[in-house]
Amino acid sequence: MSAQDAGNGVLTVENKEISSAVIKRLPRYHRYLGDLMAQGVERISSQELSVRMNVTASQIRQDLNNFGGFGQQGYGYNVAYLYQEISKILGLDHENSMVIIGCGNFGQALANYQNFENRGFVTKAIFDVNPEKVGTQVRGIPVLHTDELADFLHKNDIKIAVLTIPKEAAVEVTKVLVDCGIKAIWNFAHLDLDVPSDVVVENVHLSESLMQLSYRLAEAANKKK
Amino acid sequence: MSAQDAGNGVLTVENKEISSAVIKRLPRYHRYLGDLMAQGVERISSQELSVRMNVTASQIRQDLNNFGGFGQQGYGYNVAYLYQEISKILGLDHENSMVIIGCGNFGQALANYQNFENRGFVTKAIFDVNPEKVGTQVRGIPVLHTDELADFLHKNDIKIAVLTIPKEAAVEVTKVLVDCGIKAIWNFAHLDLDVPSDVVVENVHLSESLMQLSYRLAEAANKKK
DNA sequence: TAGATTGTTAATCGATTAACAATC
DNA sequence: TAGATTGTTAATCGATTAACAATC
Repeated sequence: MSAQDAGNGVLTVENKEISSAVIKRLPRYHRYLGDLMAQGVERISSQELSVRMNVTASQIRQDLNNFGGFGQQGYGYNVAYLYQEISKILGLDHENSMVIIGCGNFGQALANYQNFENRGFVTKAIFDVNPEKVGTQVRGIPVLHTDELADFLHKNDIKIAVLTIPKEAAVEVTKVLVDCGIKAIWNFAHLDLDVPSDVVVENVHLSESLMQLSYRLAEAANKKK
Repeated sequence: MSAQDAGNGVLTVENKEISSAVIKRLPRYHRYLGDLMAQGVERISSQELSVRMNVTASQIRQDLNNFGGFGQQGYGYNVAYLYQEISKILGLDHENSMVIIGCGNFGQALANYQNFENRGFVTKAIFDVNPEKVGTQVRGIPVLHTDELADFLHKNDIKIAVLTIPKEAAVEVTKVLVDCGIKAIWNFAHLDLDVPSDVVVENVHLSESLMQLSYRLAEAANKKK
């Protein structure tokens, strides 16, 4: 099948929807390749990588070939090159400006977390309705009143909105975000957002993650009996 | 196929491994059923639920029947009963005591988050190596030195350890946890933990979640062109 | 009883793994 | 060149959806 340049420097295969199973694995490849680079490893075969990552070599080659041929027969993959290409695919080659809505425990924790910035995810402002928080700063990032959200979004080029507010407030804020043209929402609120099809939502439902752990713990205990 | 009582009051189907795809969906069923209860809905058919949850009715029935027949032909499912049964399956019918290791941004945010307690996830202590934090409290939960972790685990019946420390420290702490008999780890550190097969690990890799969002945002932008 | 809806089997679809020709 | 390893097609496996008999 022919591969073509989509205009952003990333090779994408024509007319082929990438499955979400593949997308979920990309950041993990990125992480392992970053570690390999830090270790000074220059090249790696799908076989070697499969052992480290505990997946099949076949899956690695299949996954990568969704985006183009990054390897070389008889050689394997150049670690730095592959890392760079996956970075591009993941959109880490440009800044992704963010706003955080909700300056509670998680909103503050995310704002304080330096690592996102290293990957180009830069928080420009935090929004909250609490008058005691409005006007303060978190790691130099201003906390504004949620009433100013629409105005701020119109005046600034924001790519990603992070929702760390109670679910009751999330519906209303989501409407504002969509109206202001936000196309990506990182949702920590415990509800499924209703958005137009051109808006992508990535959910982080911590309590659901914890329940899965609890299930598997209980299941393992039952097996023993 | 015959269903039998595994001794914990939860009906489980014999000799059948539940797929992780099913397990991931359980907390969402639980959430929707909780919402329905709050709305005063007494019964619901798989068809009605499928519309609300945006999945197929077939999938709902298949998923539930992994654990037993909770419905009734011609009637549907009793919301309160099904909610209760799924709660049991998820291990929410008993307390799950936790320790949080790492009193940084996320450790504190998780400790401050009241909601986990409502589901039986009770944090008994937080551990950190920072002498300025040791001896303080977060929402009444004591912060102890990580050196005391093994001793604390021996003296208290802790079910779940939450890892919110940098990855460099995570390997060593994980060894201590495993040695002390911890069987469930909720891992926020950016590495894949190496644990015995009887220890379950649930990963929350926030930066990987954010990268998936970034990918999908970039992909949607490419499509438009 | 008749209608509704489950529990469950069968069919379909998609994702993973295996195999191997192409090629560096 | 010969050996290694990719890119890619084919085979397998598992998960989802459809269909319907069982039954409340």
